Amino acid sequence: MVRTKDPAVRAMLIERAAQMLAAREPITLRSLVAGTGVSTMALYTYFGGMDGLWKAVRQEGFTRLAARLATIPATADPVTDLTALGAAYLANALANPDLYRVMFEAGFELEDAAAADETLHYLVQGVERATAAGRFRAGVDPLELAVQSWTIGHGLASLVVTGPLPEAALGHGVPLLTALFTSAGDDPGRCRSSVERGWSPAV
Amino acid sequence: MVRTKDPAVRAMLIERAAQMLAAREPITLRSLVAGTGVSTMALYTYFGGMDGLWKAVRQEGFTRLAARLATIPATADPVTDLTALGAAYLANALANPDLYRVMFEAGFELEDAAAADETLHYLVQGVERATAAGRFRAGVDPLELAVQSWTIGHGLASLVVTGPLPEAALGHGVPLLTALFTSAGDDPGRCRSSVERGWSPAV
DNA sequence: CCTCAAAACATAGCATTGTTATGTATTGTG
DNA sequence: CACAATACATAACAATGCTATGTTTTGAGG
Repeated sequence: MVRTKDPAVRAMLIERAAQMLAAREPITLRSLVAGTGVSTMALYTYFGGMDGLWKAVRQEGFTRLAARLATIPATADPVTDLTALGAAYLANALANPDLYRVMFEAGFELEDAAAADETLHYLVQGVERATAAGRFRAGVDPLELAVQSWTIGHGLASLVVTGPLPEAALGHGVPLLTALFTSAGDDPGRCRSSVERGWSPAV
Repeated sequence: MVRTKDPAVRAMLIERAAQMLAAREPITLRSLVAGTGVSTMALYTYFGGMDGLWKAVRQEGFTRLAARLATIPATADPVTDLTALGAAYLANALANPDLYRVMFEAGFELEDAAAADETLHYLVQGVERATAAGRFRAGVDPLELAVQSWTIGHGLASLVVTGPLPEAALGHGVPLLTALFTSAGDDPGRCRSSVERGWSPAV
Protein backbone atom coordinates (compact mmCIF):
# COMPACT_ATOMS: atom_id res chain seq x y z
CA MET A 1 0.00 0.00 0.00
CA VAL A 2 2.92 2.26 0.58
CA ARG A 3 6.24 2.70 -1.06
CA THR A 4 8.97 1.97 1.47
CA LYS A 5 12.14 3.97 2.11
CA ASP A 6 15.49 2.46 1.32
CA PRO A 7 17.64 2.53 4.49
CA ALA A 8 20.75 2.45 2.33
CA VAL A 9 19.98 5.92 0.99
CA ARG A 10 19.72 7.31 4.48
CA ALA A 11 22.98 5.67 5.54
CA MET A 12 24.70 6.87 2.38
CA LEU A 13 23.68 10.47 2.98
CA ILE A 14 24.90 10.36 6.58
CA GLU A 15 28.18 8.81 5.50
CA ARG A 16 28.61 11.42 2.79
CA ALA A 17 27.89 14.19 5.26
CA ALA A 18 30.52 12.79 7.61
CA GLN A 19 33.04 12.65 4.78
CA MET A 20 32.30 16.21 3.69
CA LEU A 21 32.64 17.24 7.32
CA ALA A 22 36.05 15.60 7.55
CA ALA A 23 37.04 17.18 4.24
CA ARG A 24 35.95 20.56 5.64
CA GLU A 25 33.63 21.10 2.68
CA PRO A 26 30.58 23.25 3.42
CA ILE A 27 27.56 20.99 3.75
CA THR A 28 24.58 22.43 1.92
CA LEU A 29 21.44 20.70 0.77
CA ARG A 30 22.43 20.80 -2.87
CA SER A 31 26.10 19.98 -2.41
CA LEU A 32 25.19 17.00 -0.25
CA VAL A 33 23.00 15.32 -2.85
CA ALA A 34 25.11 16.37 -5.84
CA GLY A 35 26.48 13.34 -7.63
CA THR A 36 24.59 10.87 -5.47
CA GLY A 37 21.77 10.30 -7.94
CA VAL A 38 19.12 11.29 -5.43
CA SER A 39 17.34 14.62 -5.57
CA THR A 40 17.05 17.29 -2.95
CA MET A 41 13.69 15.92 -1.87
CA ALA A 42 15.36 12.76 -0.59
CA LEU A 43 16.73 14.73 2.32
CA TYR A 44 13.19 15.70 3.27
CA THR A 45 11.75 12.21 2.98
CA TYR A 46 14.56 10.71 5.07
CA PHE A 47 15.41 13.49 7.51
CA GLY A 48 12.62 16.04 7.28
CA GLY A 49 15.09 18.81 6.55
CA MET A 50 18.61 19.96 7.35
CA ASP A 51 17.97 19.94 11.08
CA GLY A 52 17.07 16.28 10.84
CA LEU A 53 20.25 15.59 8.93
CA TRP A 54 22.38 17.28 11.56
CA LYS A 55 20.60 15.31 14.25
CA ALA A 56 21.37 12.09 12.38
CA VAL A 57 25.00 13.15 11.98
CA ARG A 58 25.25 13.76 15.72
CA GLN A 59 23.82 10.30 16.35
CA GLU A 60 26.41 8.86 13.97
CA GLY A 61 29.12 10.63 15.94
CA PHE A 62 27.92 9.13 19.21
CA THR A 63 27.65 5.72 17.58
CA ARG A 64 31.26 5.88 16.39
CA LEU A 65 32.36 7.02 19.83
CA ALA A 66 30.51 4.16 21.50
CA ALA A 67 32.02 1.68 19.06
CA ARG A 68 35.47 2.91 19.96
CA LEU A 69 34.85 2.73 23.69
CA ALA A 70 33.52 -0.81 23.24
CA THR A 71 36.92 -1.95 22.01
CA ILE A 72 38.52 -1.21 25.39
CA PRO A 73 38.84 -4.58 27.14
CA ALA A 74 38.18 -5.06 30.84
CA THR A 75 41.46 -6.01 32.47
CA ALA A 76 42.30 -6.92 36.05
CA ASP A 77 42.98 -3.23 36.78
CA PRO A 78 39.64 -1.40 36.49
CA VAL A 79 41.15 2.01 37.22
CA THR A 80 43.59 1.62 34.39
CA ASP A 81 40.62 0.59 32.25
CA LEU A 82 38.94 3.87 33.14
CA THR A 83 42.03 5.77 32.08
CA ALA A 84 42.05 3.79 28.85
CA LEU A 85 38.44 4.76 28.26
CA GLY A 86 39.40 8.38 28.70
CA ALA A 87 42.28 8.02 26.26
CA ALA A 88 39.98 6.34 23.75
CA TYR A 89 37.51 9.19 24.14
CA LEU A 90 40.23 11.70 23.32
CA ALA A 91 41.53 9.59 20.44
CA ASN A 92 38.06 9.49 18.91
CA ALA A 93 37.71 13.26 19.15
CA LEU A 94 41.14 13.74 17.58
CA ALA A 95 40.37 11.30 14.75
CA ASN A 96 37.02 12.98 13.92
CA PRO A 97 37.45 16.56 15.10
CA ASP A 98 34.74 18.16 13.01
CA LEU A 99 32.28 15.40 13.79
CA TYR A 100 33.02 15.79 17.49
CA ARG A 101 32.38 19.52 17.22
CA VAL A 102 29.01 18.98 15.57
CA MET A 103 28.02 16.51 18.28
CA PHE A 104 28.08 19.23 20.91
CA GLU A 105 27.05 22.22 18.84
CA ALA A 106 23.79 24.06 19.07
CA GLY A 107 20.78 21.85 18.45
CA PHE A 108 21.59 19.24 21.08
CA GLU A 109 18.27 17.76 22.09
CA LEU A 110 16.64 14.97 24.01
CA GLU A 111 17.44 12.31 21.43
CA ASP A 112 21.10 13.29 21.52
CA ALA A 113 21.04 13.11 25.30
CA ALA A 114 20.03 9.46 25.06
CA ALA A 115 23.00 8.74 22.82
CA ALA A 116 25.28 10.66 25.16
CA ASP A 117 23.95 8.69 28.11
CA GLU A 118 24.83 5.47 26.35
CA THR A 119 28.37 6.72 26.00
CA LEU A 120 28.42 7.77 29.64
CA HIS A 121 27.28 4.28 30.57
CA TYR A 122 30.68 2.87 29.66
CA LEU A 123 32.24 5.17 32.24
CA VAL A 124 29.62 4.37 34.87
CA GLN A 125 30.23 0.65 34.44
CA GLY A 126 33.96 1.22 34.71
CA VAL A 127 33.56 3.13 37.95
CA GLU A 128 31.27 0.42 39.31
CA ARG A 129 33.83 -2.27 38.55
CA ALA A 130 36.55 -0.24 40.22
CA THR A 131 34.37 0.33 43.24
CA ALA A 132 33.53 -3.36 43.44
CA ALA A 133 37.26 -4.08 43.36
CA GLY A 134 37.70 -1.81 46.35
CA ARG A 135 39.77 0.73 44.48
CA PHE A 136 37.51 3.67 45.35
CA ARG A 137 36.28 4.88 48.69
CA ALA A 138 32.98 3.39 49.76
CA GLY A 139 30.17 5.81 49.10
CA VAL A 140 31.52 7.04 45.78
CA ASP A 141 28.58 7.63 43.46
CA PRO A 142 29.44 5.90 40.16
CA LEU A 143 27.36 8.28 38.09
CA GLU A 144 28.91 11.28 39.78
CA LEU A 145 32.47 10.12 39.21
CA ALA A 146 31.64 9.12 35.64
CA VAL A 147 30.25 12.58 34.93
CA GLN A 148 33.37 14.15 36.37
CA SER A 149 35.54 11.96 34.14
CA TRP A 150 33.41 12.94 31.17
CA THR A 151 33.83 16.60 32.09
CA ILE A 152 37.60 16.25 31.96
CA GLY A 153 37.54 14.32 28.70
CA HIS A 154 35.13 16.67 26.99
CA GLY A 155 36.86 19.78 28.27
CA LEU A 156 40.16 18.66 26.84
CA ALA A 157 38.67 17.35 23.61
CA SER A 158 36.61 20.49 23.10
CA LEU A 159 39.47 22.92 23.69
CA VAL A 160 41.74 21.00 21.32
CA VAL A 161 39.15 20.41 18.63
CA THR A 162 37.93 24.01 18.54
CA GLY A 163 41.42 25.46 18.52
CA PRO A 164 42.42 27.10 21.82
CA LEU A 165 44.74 24.27 22.88
CA PRO A 166 47.27 22.44 20.69
CA GLU A 167 47.03 18.71 20.15
CA ALA A 168 49.89 18.16 22.55
CA ALA A 169 47.59 19.30 25.36
CA LEU A 170 45.80 15.97 25.09
CA GLY A 171 48.66 14.64 27.19
CA HIS A 172 46.96 16.31 30.15
CA GLY A 173 44.21 13.73 29.96
CA VAL A 174 45.83 10.95 31.95
CA PRO A 175 47.22 13.18 34.74
CA LEU A 176 43.85 14.87 35.13
CA LEU A 177 41.99 11.58 35.33
CA THR A 178 44.59 10.18 37.72
CA ALA A 179 44.13 13.17 39.98
CA LEU A 180 40.39 12.63 39.94
CA PHE A 181 40.64 8.92 40.67
CA THR A 182 43.12 9.56 43.45
CA SER A 183 40.71 12.00 45.04
CA ALA A 184 38.09 9.24 44.85
CA GLY A 185 40.27 7.10 47.04
CA ASP A 186 42.47 5.20 44.63
CA ASP A 187 46.12 4.74 45.52
CA PRO A 188 48.05 6.72 42.88
CA GLY A 189 50.94 4.27 43.14
CA ARG A 190 48.83 1.48 41.76
CA CYS A 191 48.03 3.51 38.67
CA ARG A 192 51.59 4.49 37.97
CA SER A 193 52.18 1.36 35.97
CA SER A 194 49.56 2.30 33.45
CA VAL A 195 50.99 5.77 33.05
CA GLU A 196 54.47 4.38 32.60
CA ARG A 197 53.10 1.99 30.04
CA GLY A 198 52.53 5.18 28.08
CA TRP A 199 48.85 5.72 27.50
CA SER A 200 48.67 8.07 24.60
CA PRO A 201 45.46 9.70 23.40
CA ALA A 202 46.80 9.54 19.86
CA VAL A 203 45.46 6.71 17.77
CA MET B 1 40.40 64.04 3.91
CA VAL B 2 38.49 61.05 5.06
CA ARG B 3 35.22 60.50 6.75
CA THR B 4 35.83 58.77 10.07
CA LYS B 5 33.95 55.82 11.52
CA ASP B 6 31.91 56.31 14.65
CA PRO B 7 33.06 53.77 17.29
CA ALA B 8 29.67 54.04 18.95
CA VAL B 9 28.02 52.38 15.96
CA ARG B 10 30.37 49.45 16.17
CA ALA B 11 29.80 49.06 19.91
CA MET B 12 26.04 49.37 19.43
CA LEU B 13 25.96 46.60 16.86
CA ILE B 14 28.01 44.27 19.06
CA GLU B 15 25.79 45.03 22.04
CA ARG B 16 22.69 44.44 19.98
CA ALA B 17 24.07 41.16 18.71
CA ALA B 18 24.77 40.05 22.28
CA GLN B 19 21.23 40.97 23.29
CA MET B 20 19.70 39.09 20.37
CA LEU B 21 21.91 36.15 21.27
CA ALA B 22 20.63 36.20 24.84
CA ALA B 23 17.06 36.54 23.56
CA ARG B 24 17.68 33.52 21.33
CA GLU B 25 16.64 35.50 18.26
CA PRO B 26 18.28 34.40 15.01
CA ILE B 27 20.99 36.90 14.11
CA THR B 28 20.86 37.78 10.45
CA LEU B 29 22.37 40.74 8.69
CA ARG B 30 19.02 42.41 8.12
CA SER B 31 17.51 41.60 11.51
CA LEU B 32 20.60 42.95 13.22
CA VAL B 33 20.43 46.38 11.63
CA ALA B 34 16.62 46.60 11.62
CA GLY B 35 15.45 49.48 13.75
CA THR B 36 18.93 50.76 14.44
CA GLY B 37 18.87 53.48 11.80
CA VAL B 38 21.97 52.15 10.11
CA SER B 39 21.85 50.25 6.87
CA THR B 40 23.18 46.83 6.02
CA MET B 41 26.35 48.36 4.62
CA ALA B 42 27.35 49.53 8.11
CA LEU B 43 28.14 45.93 9.01
CA TYR B 44 30.59 45.80 6.13
CA THR B 45 32.29 49.09 6.91
CA TYR B 46 32.72 48.17 10.57
CA PHE B 47 33.20 44.40 10.48
CA GLY B 48 33.81 43.46 6.86
CA GLY B 49 30.98 40.95 6.92
CA MET B 50 29.19 38.53 9.17
CA ASP B 51 32.38 36.64 10.00
CA GLY B 52 33.88 39.85 11.30
CA LEU B 53 30.80 40.45 13.42
CA TRP B 54 31.03 36.99 14.97
CA LYS B 55 34.69 37.55 15.68
CA ALA B 56 33.86 40.82 17.44
CA VAL B 57 31.12 39.07 19.42
CA ARG B 58 33.59 36.42 20.55
CA GLN B 59 35.97 39.14 21.65
CA GLU B 60 33.14 40.77 23.58
CA GLY B 61 32.50 37.44 25.29
CA PHE B 62 36.12 37.11 26.37
CA THR B 63 36.12 40.73 27.52
CA ARG B 64 33.10 40.14 29.74
CA LEU B 65 34.67 36.98 31.11
CA ALA B 66 37.91 38.78 31.89
CA ALA B 67 35.98 41.57 33.59
CA ARG B 68 34.26 39.03 35.80
CA LEU B 69 37.48 37.28 36.73
CA ALA B 70 39.04 40.64 37.55
CA THR B 71 36.51 41.13 40.34
CA ILE B 72 37.88 38.16 42.29
CA PRO B 73 40.08 39.62 45.02
CA ALA B 74 43.37 38.09 46.06
CA THR B 75 43.00 36.87 49.63
CA ALA B 76 45.47 35.26 52.01
CA ASP B 77 44.47 31.82 50.70
CA PRO B 78 45.62 31.65 47.06
CA VAL B 79 44.22 28.16 46.50
CA THR B 80 40.78 29.30 47.58
CA ASP B 81 41.24 32.22 45.21
CA LEU B 82 41.85 29.75 42.40
CA THR B 83 38.65 27.94 43.28
CA ALA B 84 36.84 31.26 43.31
CA LEU B 85 38.19 32.00 39.85
CA GLY B 86 36.81 28.69 38.67
CA ALA B 87 33.42 29.44 40.21
CA ALA B 88 33.41 32.87 38.56
CA TYR B 89 34.25 31.26 35.23
CA LEU B 90 31.25 28.95 35.58
CA ALA B 91 29.00 31.77 36.76
CA ASN B 92 29.90 33.81 33.68
CA ALA B 93 29.09 30.92 31.37
CA LEU B 94 25.78 30.36 33.14
CA ALA B 95 24.88 34.05 32.96
CA ASN B 96 25.66 34.30 29.23
CA PRO B 97 25.17 30.75 27.94
CA ASP B 98 24.66 31.57 24.27
CA LEU B 99 27.55 34.01 24.24
CA TYR B 100 29.77 31.40 25.85
CA ARG B 101 28.79 28.89 23.18
CA VAL B 102 29.64 31.32 20.38
CA MET B 103 33.03 31.98 21.97
CA PHE B 104 34.12 28.42 21.37
CA GLU B 105 32.23 27.64 18.20
CA ALA B 106 33.70 27.14 14.78
CA GLY B 107 35.66 30.12 13.56
CA PHE B 108 37.99 30.36 16.55
CA GLU B 109 41.15 31.98 15.23
CA LEU B 110 44.42 33.52 16.24
CA GLU B 111 42.87 36.75 17.46
CA ASP B 112 40.50 34.80 19.68
CA ALA B 113 43.43 32.82 21.05
CA ALA B 114 44.99 36.06 22.26
CA ALA B 115 41.80 36.92 24.14
CA ALA B 116 41.63 33.43 25.58
CA ASP B 117 45.24 33.68 26.70
CA GLU B 118 44.42 36.84 28.57
CA THR B 119 41.71 34.96 30.41
CA LEU B 120 44.10 32.09 31.10
CA HIS B 121 46.56 34.59 32.52
CA TYR B 122 44.34 35.11 35.56
CA LEU B 123 44.65 31.41 36.32
CA VAL B 124 48.40 31.36 35.70
CA GLN B 125 48.89 34.23 38.11
CA GLY B 126 46.75 32.48 40.69
CA VAL B 127 48.82 29.31 40.42
CA GLU B 128 52.02 31.34 40.69
CA ARG B 129 50.80 33.00 43.87
CA ALA B 130 49.85 29.64 45.35
CA THR B 131 53.21 28.19 44.41
CA ALA B 132 55.00 31.16 45.94
CA ALA B 133 53.00 30.57 49.13
CA GLY B 134 54.28 27.01 49.20
CA ARG B 135 50.86 25.47 48.66
CA PHE B 136 51.89 23.47 45.61
CA ARG B 137 54.73 21.05 45.16
CA ALA B 138 57.93 22.62 43.88
CA GLY B 139 58.31 22.05 40.18
CA VAL B 140 54.66 22.54 39.36
CA ASP B 141 54.43 24.36 36.03
CA PRO B 142 52.00 27.26 36.52
CA LEU B 143 50.88 27.28 32.90
CA GLU B 144 50.31 23.55 32.95
CA LEU B 145 48.19 23.61 36.08
CA ALA B 146 46.30 26.66 34.80
CA VAL B 147 45.50 24.85 31.56
CA GLN B 148 44.26 21.86 33.52
CA SER B 149 42.03 24.10 35.62
CA TRP B 150 40.71 25.72 32.46
CA THR B 151 40.01 22.29 31.02
CA ILE B 152 37.83 21.41 34.00
CA GLY B 153 36.03 24.76 33.94
CA HIS B 154 35.40 24.70 30.22
CA GLY B 155 34.37 21.05 30.19
CA LEU B 156 31.75 21.66 32.82
CA ALA B 157 30.59 24.97 31.33
CA SER B 158 30.40 23.51 27.84
CA LEU B 159 28.43 20.42 28.82
CA VAL B 160 25.95 22.51 30.80
CA VAL B 161 25.61 25.31 28.27
CA THR B 162 25.10 22.99 25.29
CA GLY B 163 22.62 20.79 27.08
CA PRO B 164 24.01 17.36 28.05
CA LEU B 165 24.34 18.18 31.74
CA PRO B 166 21.82 20.03 33.93
CA GLU B 167 22.73 23.25 35.66
CA ALA B 168 23.05 21.39 38.94
CA ALA B 169 26.12 19.67 37.53
CA LEU B 170 28.01 22.93 37.97
CA GLY B 171 28.36 21.85 41.58
CA HIS B 172 31.03 19.43 40.38
CA GLY B 173 33.30 22.38 39.71
CA VAL B 174 34.72 22.85 43.18
CA PRO B 175 35.32 19.14 43.91
CA LEU B 176 37.04 18.70 40.56
CA LEU B 177 39.30 21.68 41.08
CA THR B 178 40.03 20.57 44.65
CA ALA B 179 41.04 17.14 43.38
CA LEU B 180 43.36 18.78 40.86
CA PHE B 181 44.93 21.12 43.39
CA THR B 182 45.38 18.26 45.85
CA SER B 183 47.21 16.27 43.20
CA ALA B 184 49.45 19.31 42.72
CA GLY B 185 50.49 19.00 46.33
CA ASP B 186 48.00 21.13 48.23
CA ASP B 187 46.68 19.83 51.52
CA PRO B 188 42.97 19.19 50.96
CA GLY B 189 42.26 19.96 54.59
CA ARG B 190 43.31 23.56 54.11
CA CYS B 191 40.81 24.01 51.35
CA ARG B 192 37.91 22.48 53.18
CA SER B 193 36.99 25.79 54.73
CA SER B 194 36.33 27.35 51.38
CA VAL B 195 34.16 24.44 50.36
CA GLU B 196 32.22 24.62 53.60
CA ARG B 197 31.80 28.30 53.02
CA GLY B 198 29.70 27.16 50.10
CA TRP B 199 31.21 28.29 46.86
CA SER B 200 28.40 28.27 44.40
CA PRO B 201 28.85 28.78 40.69
CA ALA B 202 25.45 30.44 40.58
CA VAL B 203 25.55 34.21 40.42
C1' DC C 1 -3.27 -10.99 -11.07
C1' DC C 2 -5.18 -6.63 -10.94
C1' DT C 3 -6.21 -2.11 -8.72
C1' DC C 4 -5.36 1.85 -6.46
C1' DA C 5 -3.99 4.81 -3.14
C1' DA C 6 -0.21 6.19 -0.44
C1' DA C 7 4.28 7.36 -0.34
C1' DA C 8 8.80 8.06 -2.63
C1' DC C 9 10.69 10.95 -5.86
C1' DA C 10 11.67 14.76 -9.38
C1' DT C 11 11.19 19.52 -10.94
C1' DA C 12 10.44 24.10 -10.33
C1' DG C 13 9.54 28.09 -7.83
C1' DC C 14 9.71 31.03 -3.43
C1' DA C 15 11.42 33.74 0.47
C1' DT C 16 15.52 34.75 2.86
C1' DT C 17 20.35 34.84 3.41
C1' DG C 18 25.12 37.12 2.86
C1' DT C 19 27.48 39.71 -0.43
C1' DT C 20 28.63 43.02 -3.97
C1' DA C 21 27.90 46.67 -7.35
C1' DT C 22 26.64 51.30 -7.98
C1' DG C 23 25.56 55.79 -6.71
C1' DT C 24 25.27 59.63 -3.12
C1' DA C 25 26.47 62.32 0.85
C1' DT C 26 29.67 63.74 4.16
C1' DT C 27 33.84 65.43 6.13
C1' DG C 28 38.65 65.86 7.25
C1' DT C 29 42.61 67.86 4.95
C1' DG C 30 45.50 70.65 2.06
C1' DC D 1 37.26 76.78 0.06
C1' DA D 2 37.79 72.71 -2.81
C1' DC D 3 38.37 68.00 -3.36
C1' DA D 4 38.96 63.44 -2.71
C1' DA D 5 38.49 59.62 0.18
C1' DT D 6 35.34 57.28 2.73
C1' DA D 7 31.03 56.42 5.13
C1' DC D 8 26.60 55.32 3.86
C1' DA D 9 22.19 54.05 1.22
C1' DT D 10 19.81 51.42 -2.38
C1' DA D 11 19.35 47.78 -5.24
C1' DA D 12 20.50 43.74 -7.52
C1' DC D 13 22.92 39.13 -7.28
C1' DA D 14 23.91 34.15 -6.38
C1' DA D 15 23.11 30.65 -3.13
C1' DT D 16 20.54 28.62 0.55
C1' DG D 17 16.70 25.90 2.79
C1' DC D 18 12.19 24.92 1.99
C1' DT D 19 7.57 24.09 -0.19
C1' DA D 20 4.25 23.45 -3.84
C1' DT D 21 3.02 20.61 -7.58
C1' DG D 22 3.11 16.85 -10.40
C1' DT D 23 4.80 12.06 -11.56
C1' DT D 24 6.20 7.40 -10.64
C1' DT D 25 6.67 3.50 -8.02
C1' DT D 26 4.99 -0.21 -5.03
C1' DG D 27 2.91 -2.84 -1.53
C1' DA D 28 -1.57 -4.42 0.28
C1' DG D 29 -6.68 -5.85 -0.58
C1' DG D 30 -9.96 -8.12 -3.54
